[in-house]
Amino acid sequence: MTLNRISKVPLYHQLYEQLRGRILRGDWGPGDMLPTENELIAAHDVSRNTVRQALDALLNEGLISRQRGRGTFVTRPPLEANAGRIVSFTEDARQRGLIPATRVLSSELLPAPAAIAEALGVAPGEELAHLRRLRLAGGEPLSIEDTYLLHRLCPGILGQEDYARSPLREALARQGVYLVRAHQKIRAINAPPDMAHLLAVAPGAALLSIERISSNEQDVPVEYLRVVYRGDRYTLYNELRG
Amino acid sequence: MTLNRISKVPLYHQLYEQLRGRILRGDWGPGDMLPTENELIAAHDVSRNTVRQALDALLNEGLISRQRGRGTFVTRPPLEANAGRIVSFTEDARQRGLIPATRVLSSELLPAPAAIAEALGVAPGEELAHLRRLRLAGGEPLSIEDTYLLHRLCPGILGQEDYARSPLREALARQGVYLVRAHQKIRAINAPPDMAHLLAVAPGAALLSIERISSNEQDVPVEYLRVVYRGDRYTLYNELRG
DNA sequence: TAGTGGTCTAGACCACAAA
DNA sequence: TTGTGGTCTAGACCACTAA
Repeated sequence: MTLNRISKVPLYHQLYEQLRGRILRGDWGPGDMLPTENELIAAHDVSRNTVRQALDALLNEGLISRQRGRGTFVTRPPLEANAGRIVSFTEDARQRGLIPATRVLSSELLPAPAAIAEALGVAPGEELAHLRRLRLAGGEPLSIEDTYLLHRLCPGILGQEDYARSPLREALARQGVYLVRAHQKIRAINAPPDMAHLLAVAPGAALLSIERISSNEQDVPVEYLRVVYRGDRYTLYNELRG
Repeated sequence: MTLNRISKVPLYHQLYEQLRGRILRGDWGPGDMLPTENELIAAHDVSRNTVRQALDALLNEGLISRQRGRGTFVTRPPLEANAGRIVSFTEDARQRGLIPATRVLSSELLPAPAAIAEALGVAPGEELAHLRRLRLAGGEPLSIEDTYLLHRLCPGILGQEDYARSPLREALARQGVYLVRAHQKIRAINAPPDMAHLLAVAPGAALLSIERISSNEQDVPVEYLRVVYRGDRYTLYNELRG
């Protein structure tokens, strides 16, 4: 309940996690008022800046809203924790209450095609690691994922793991590659015959197509991802601000 | 160039706007280093907290990245200003370089259908203002928008304007209704015949469907919006963090 | 009027990167 | 070693809400 002042984890982050936990567990329901800033200062013996830094993070995540003169309140729908975050397929599926599974369709090194090279901002022909996976949820096909990684930043990534079982993300982290920012394009397309076959839908069925470029902490694009989801089985959630 | 200390606009916000402007104008290009915090403190004669508050906003927007020990840098692609923001159709189309146009298909008051009532968190039968519009860009149909508003929060909204010409958003603002937060669900669907006809595509063509619920400053859901876009003419942009 | 969050100051020590 | 951003403190005054 109290903060650990010896830990390397910043105080404001510990406080953020405690408050976040209590909101998500439902200790405070939607519309409830949180302790005032002064109460939090007294309860945890920290400065107001530290308290506000923790609250800023919650505000940013959409979990609370602040109203001058009134107080700080839990927002109406306790929002999906993953909105606006990069989430792995496995994590995503579990949050949706589905049992995830993966089939690796292919795995190879190849020189970057022009379009992908441009998206990643590298020279055409630069060596990429390519992984193609079919994702299933509850035993039924859900999506096809094509991942292209800058191979010089994660050498030997393909041989290291069975990516049907262990997340690619973790293997990258072990090589010191953390994907912290991404931008993506979302489209609706009609399924071409080959994809339709893999996804077990009729040719022409609507698919949600996402192209994502992810960058590491130094802001260098590392991964190009193309996913197509069955339109009848997948919905994307998203938050906006005015 | 200097900050206005008499203005009601907070110093950190003035500083944020100045820096943002210089980034978007290209004074600093992608990868360039911004002035250090100490330089900004000296240049504008403000405290470090104020500088950091301005930089936090830019970080939040994805325009800069900070690296301890190195400095603060403009991120690679100066990202779309609208990503993650609620943008009006008109604004959106203009940013994409298209000439927007609108045709009002219908405009009425009606009791809330069960599904929409639930989405808005009101009793079924509560009076809603419904506006159905066809949006065109460059003369070609692009999307169909169905807007449902809680009528008691914006009485008489339908009679006030010609919503083929003036933005609904502005009319709402004049009634003191500001939509500051929203969440949406994004799907891919096959066009049913009626929509296909309005959008001038073949029945079954892939459409991007968005359902959005927007809330005011008090976190009360005010608007339910359903838009379907032609898949071949519309791409959604989106930013994520790790 | 009392209490809330919004803004701002002027310090401090730290971890990390680069020279 | 120097300079960067990361964290933290202890104050202050303000605008707004609600009683």
